[in-house]
Amino acid sequence: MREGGYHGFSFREIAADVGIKSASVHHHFPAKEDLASAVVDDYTERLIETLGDPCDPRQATTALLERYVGLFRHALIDDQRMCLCGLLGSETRALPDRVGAGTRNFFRRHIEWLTNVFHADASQTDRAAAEDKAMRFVASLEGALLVAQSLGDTDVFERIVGSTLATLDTDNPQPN
Amino acid sequence: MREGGYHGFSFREIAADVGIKSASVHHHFPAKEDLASAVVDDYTERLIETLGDPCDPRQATTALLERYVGLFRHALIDDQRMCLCGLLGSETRALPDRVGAGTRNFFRRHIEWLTNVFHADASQTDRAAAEDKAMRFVASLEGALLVAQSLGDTDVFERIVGSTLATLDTDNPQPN
DNA sequence: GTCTATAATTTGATAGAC
DNA sequence: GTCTATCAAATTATAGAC
Repeated sequence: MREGGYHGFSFREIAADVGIKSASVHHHFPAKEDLASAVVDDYTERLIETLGDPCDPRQATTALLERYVGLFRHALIDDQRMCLCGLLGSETRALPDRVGAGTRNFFRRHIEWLTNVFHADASQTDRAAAEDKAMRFVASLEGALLVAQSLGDTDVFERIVGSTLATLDTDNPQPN
Repeated sequence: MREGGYHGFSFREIAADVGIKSASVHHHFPAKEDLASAVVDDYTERLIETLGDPCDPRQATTALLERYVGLFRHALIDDQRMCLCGLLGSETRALPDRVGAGTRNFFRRHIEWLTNVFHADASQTDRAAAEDKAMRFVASLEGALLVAQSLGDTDVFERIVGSTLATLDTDNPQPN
């Protein structure tokens, strides 16, 4: 799903990877929408859990943002794949309802997490402005991943991320 | 292709839209890769042609960038679809060779155009820095499109674009 | 929970008439 | 350039045995 999107994988493919038959996959996920929806929800929960508390006072803003960038860097370098919801998000109009809803939830959660990070920063008291930054940041990272993957050049990702981080103008409080 | 990606459309679907049979489509494009590759190349040429000369001294930097933003706004608002190469770029690893190459060419051309715009701006003499901005800008727009489409909220696109433009710090020379 | 078997449909693609 | 007809393979999905 992270390579070819919703229409780019099949029950037989998954079954072969797991080492069972496609009918057995259908036992766990009756329809394709069920499977994709479960994968998206699991993906979202895993990532949000990895990110941790966005308001942790022991973490500097830059450290939290670096952790966030690390998610995308990992997708590009280690997985050599797109962000699942980045790909599905671009396919929104061709997605079954629950899969589209799961993807929407992914972005809501990420924007919420980033908004909290920016809002907690000493330099940012306006929550709407923090949300603007959050939207811009997640969009930049999804875009950076997409463009770097298309160009087959991980350095493109680093250049975009570096350039973006330089625009954020956050405070850098030392951890306690 | 702009809704479901490379695996999200069929010869029969296209044939029905055009009002002919799928065998007739195969007469023009023997294989699916041929068709998709031709569409991507045509899409790229059209957009670059619409953008015009990035070094036109009669155009202010902000006017050129607004024209560029207009491409993506049109995709989101009027077409209600993703950028073709934004979607395909995220599917890179599942694409036939020539389609992947066409998508790569799309981003090379766009970065080149934007680099020229930023480099021509009075405030920017370093070409590498202009290229950094160019990569960041195209990534932000692809990401903004993707996230706004997924959230089903065009205002998200405008907020991200506004926030991004505010970080570019270009000169605003008056047209002659 | 996994299997075999299979249904019903769709897919990319070709042959050959007009 | 379009058509009918067709192929071989793949697709999602189900029924029922073990």
